[in-house]
Amino acid sequence: MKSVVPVTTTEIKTACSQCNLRELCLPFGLDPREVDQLDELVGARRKIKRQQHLYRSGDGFEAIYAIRAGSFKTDVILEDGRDQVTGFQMTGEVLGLDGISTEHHSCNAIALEDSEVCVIPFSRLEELSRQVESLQHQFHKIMSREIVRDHGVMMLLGSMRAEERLAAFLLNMSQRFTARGFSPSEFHLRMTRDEIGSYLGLKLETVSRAFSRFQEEGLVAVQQKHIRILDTPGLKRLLNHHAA
Amino acid sequence: MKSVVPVTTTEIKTACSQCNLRELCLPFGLDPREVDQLDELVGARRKIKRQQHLYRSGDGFEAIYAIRAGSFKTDVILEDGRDQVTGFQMTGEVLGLDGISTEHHSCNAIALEDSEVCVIPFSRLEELSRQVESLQHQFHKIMSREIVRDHGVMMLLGSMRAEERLAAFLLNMSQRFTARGFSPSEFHLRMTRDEIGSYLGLKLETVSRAFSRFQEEGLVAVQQKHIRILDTPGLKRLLNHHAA
DNA sequence: GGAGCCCTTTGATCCACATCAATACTATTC
DNA sequence: GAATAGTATTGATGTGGATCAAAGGGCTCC
Repeated sequence: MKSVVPVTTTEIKTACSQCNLRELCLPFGLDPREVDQLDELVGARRKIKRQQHLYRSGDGFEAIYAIRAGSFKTDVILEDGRDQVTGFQMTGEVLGLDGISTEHHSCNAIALEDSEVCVIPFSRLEELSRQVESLQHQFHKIMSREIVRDHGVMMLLGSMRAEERLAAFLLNMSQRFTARGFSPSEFHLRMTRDEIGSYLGLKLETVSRAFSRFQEEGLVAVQQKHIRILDTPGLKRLLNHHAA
Repeated sequence: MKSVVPVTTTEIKTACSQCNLRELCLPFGLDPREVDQLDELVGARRKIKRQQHLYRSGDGFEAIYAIRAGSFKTDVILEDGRDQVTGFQMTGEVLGLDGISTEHHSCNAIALEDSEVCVIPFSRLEELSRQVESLQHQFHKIMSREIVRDHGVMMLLGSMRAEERLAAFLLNMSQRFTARGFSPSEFHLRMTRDEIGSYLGLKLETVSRAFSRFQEEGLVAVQQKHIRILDTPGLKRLLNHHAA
């Protein structure tokens, strides 16, 4: 749509108040005036190219990041080189919360595709959330949600077999795509089999075999990174009826 | 000890300002006047007998809990009965953060021994932390620390072998006992082999065998739940030099 | 302080996933 | 549009920890 309105319009268009992710993100539950206050705080945006780091383990912590476009993975690396993907993040989700505790980041955040984040200086966020109760509460909910999510991953890693883990992963992805207005049953994974494996505590070959098995059983149609879920109840059954 | 002093004295003795756990807990970093404000907020204390629940998954969320005495485990239970211990908590640590996100708890908290917690009504904590910057910041650090800890557990569950997991667990316990003024090398575990196994994603037999192996190799002296660490560097070596 | 029960240890066997290996597919890059 | 590197699939074999089993030890609770 061509427009003769001044440049400021473009800026407003990328502000929280105009962002279509605001129900998933930090502005959730804020009234319009409060969202405007948040807008002032969210200054810079930062573009991150595929495979580049948003931050690295050990980096000083000054800001958290809301994903505006694209997606990321976070991972932890041990001295001996072993690494573990701790999460995949999509638009509207917040990155960097790990840095609050020590003033330094404790994991790496890497873009899975060309992405863009909103930089939210943390001390200013704390300042504003002392004034805006709804912002404070939403921020606490976001942190708590991360803790609950992590517990789910622990359950997955500690008690589930390979196919259950992959089923849980696919259902989780489906649910998150749905929340963003995409198809629940058809989507494109941005991460490799190796990265999925690292997240699920499996080797990439095991992930690949599980995908093949799901395909044989008519649960999903897999074409590389393109996934079509054919039998959601079937996947859910895999999770609940533990056939051990 | 019989006493003729008024009841209030006893109450003050158990207040944050008088609590020897205050450097580990919520009052950390607060000046004396601010700690007094926190004292007013922390009203009730609650005694929990061994094996009893502090809260259950599904319970409504109204408060977080600081452990004054004793210890707890938290676990998540799946519909099919499988469960996973997500953490062990000691004095000065905070329980219940999982409840913020949905207003309902998403895990169970169970006392490993007769214990006592300080009940911190959450809405009042949010209110006070809007006024007291240092309290706000300390609370955020505590939540962030939980997230970082969870990432460590994911690394453990996803990438380590049985003996590495147990070594990491023992070193972590040692460090936490040390922070509480106890011996770094000699302590009493409050949880069973089964609970350790659940936390580490292992069966109790595997935990038992790993303990026996550590004993044979002179790394620790194990007598049921009483542990004496004989070779801390040896345990650390087990972690870093991944002999796969 | 004794009975009963839960917890722990240890051994034998099994199996799910890792590892090793080769091939095929896809996407980039020039 | 051919060359190349990264990614994915599939097969054969190995192994760490699970499972099954049995006995011993130490708490807890009357």
